[in-house]
Amino acid sequence: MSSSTPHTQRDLQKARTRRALLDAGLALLEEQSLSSIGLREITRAVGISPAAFYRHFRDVADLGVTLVEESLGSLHTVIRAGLTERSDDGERIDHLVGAIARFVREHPEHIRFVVRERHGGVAAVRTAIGAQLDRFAQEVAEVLARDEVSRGWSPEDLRMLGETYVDHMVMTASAFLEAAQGEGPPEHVVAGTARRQLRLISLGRRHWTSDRALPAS
Amino acid sequence: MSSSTPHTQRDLQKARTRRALLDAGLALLEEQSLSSIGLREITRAVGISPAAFYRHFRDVADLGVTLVEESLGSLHTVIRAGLTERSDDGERIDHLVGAIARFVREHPEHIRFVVRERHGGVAAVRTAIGAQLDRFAQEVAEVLARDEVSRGWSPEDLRMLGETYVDHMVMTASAFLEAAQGEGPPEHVVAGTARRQLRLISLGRRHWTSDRALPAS
DNA sequence: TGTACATCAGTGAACGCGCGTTCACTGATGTAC
DNA sequence: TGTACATCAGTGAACGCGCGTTCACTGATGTAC
Repeated sequence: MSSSTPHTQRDLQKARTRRALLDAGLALLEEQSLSSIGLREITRAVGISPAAFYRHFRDVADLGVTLVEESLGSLHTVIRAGLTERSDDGERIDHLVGAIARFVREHPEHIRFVVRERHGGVAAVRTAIGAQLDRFAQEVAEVLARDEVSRGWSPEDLRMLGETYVDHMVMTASAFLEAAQGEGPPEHVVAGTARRQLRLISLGRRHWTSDRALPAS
Repeated sequence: MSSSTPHTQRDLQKARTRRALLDAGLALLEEQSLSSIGLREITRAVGISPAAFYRHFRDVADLGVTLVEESLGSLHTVIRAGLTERSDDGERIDHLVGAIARFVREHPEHIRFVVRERHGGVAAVRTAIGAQLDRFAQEVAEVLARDEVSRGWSPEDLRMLGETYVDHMVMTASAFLEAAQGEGPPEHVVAGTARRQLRLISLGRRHWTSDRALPAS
């Protein structure tokens, strides 16, 4: 009853505290990884007693899994938007790279979290992220399958293409994030590389032939 | 004097303990991330007192930076070997994917470490890994520049291509590792996807034109 | 070869500290009548 | 509307524990003569 839509003041207050815990956790992840964040560290940031944490989550890993849904949910929106985009190849690439850059500027903590914990030390979180990115790849593959260029592509080929796009998006987002904190190449270089890579993929896609082993020539 | 080649029994014993600490650290990283590994945890695994740790490393992050050099050093060997490979495109791809699979089978801990800490919670380690992968990308770019297909490519285009190959290699190695521990798709599927992706890149490369904005057609 | 002194990797005890978890509790909010 | 009871998010004290770091030390190994 208290989980979905809060109807009483009590439920509302509980939801607020829960939000504060999630936000504090996400904020702490900017400078360390999930497995090294302490429960007391989170409650201290929120301003409640350590014991109160257990009213909301079983442990820190549990909070982490919730953060996965939130972070990738927001990324999902960008993907959907990017997929429905209708224009010629060059423009589509520019728009996509721009959308990623904007997303990173607006939700840096979400990208940081996903990239850091995708291969991190907490198994439950790793699994949750992997499952979501898989779903994204499948979704992208399904949309790309509708293009004329995809005529004759095998399901495996399409699946590969979807994965390639999703992986590229995550990598690019990560590079933009590093640029924003001055750790890697500057934003315009990251954008340039991302556009070149998308062009490379696009060209490969256009000249694809589904038969794996071509007759000896 | 004691750091490079040990000449006395004392130096030899010290080198052995140091090795044991590095190995123990790497082994512990299989199930957690660097920032959550304890100094006492490592010395316990080796069988020495916690205080002895300080005879070899300043702290756990320092040990981590040393592990970066070792892990990526061993990967560097594979890259060099893959680059000098001379044969037609299809065979080259098969050989490269096979080499990555073999490397992961032989050094799973190295790949685990690099992938997990590449975006992990310890800044010094992150920086060290990033710098090494950058060097790899540059090296790959330089070798690829010598191919006939690369005629007319701008330095930025070549650099992008090098990065793409290195990133793909790390991603593929990571996927093989997950396959080995039954976390993701099985090995033959990972290999299939990796080959398809390399073919996609290869096709894109063959049809590349350096001019970014083509005249309106 | 033998002796006297120097080096230094590893010891073990001690320290102060913050951790995760438990528990009985409080008091504001919600509900039934 | 008013009253009596139930609920339950958050409290604060307590616990046992393992942590990183320091220190004076030991005793095997190395060096100088």
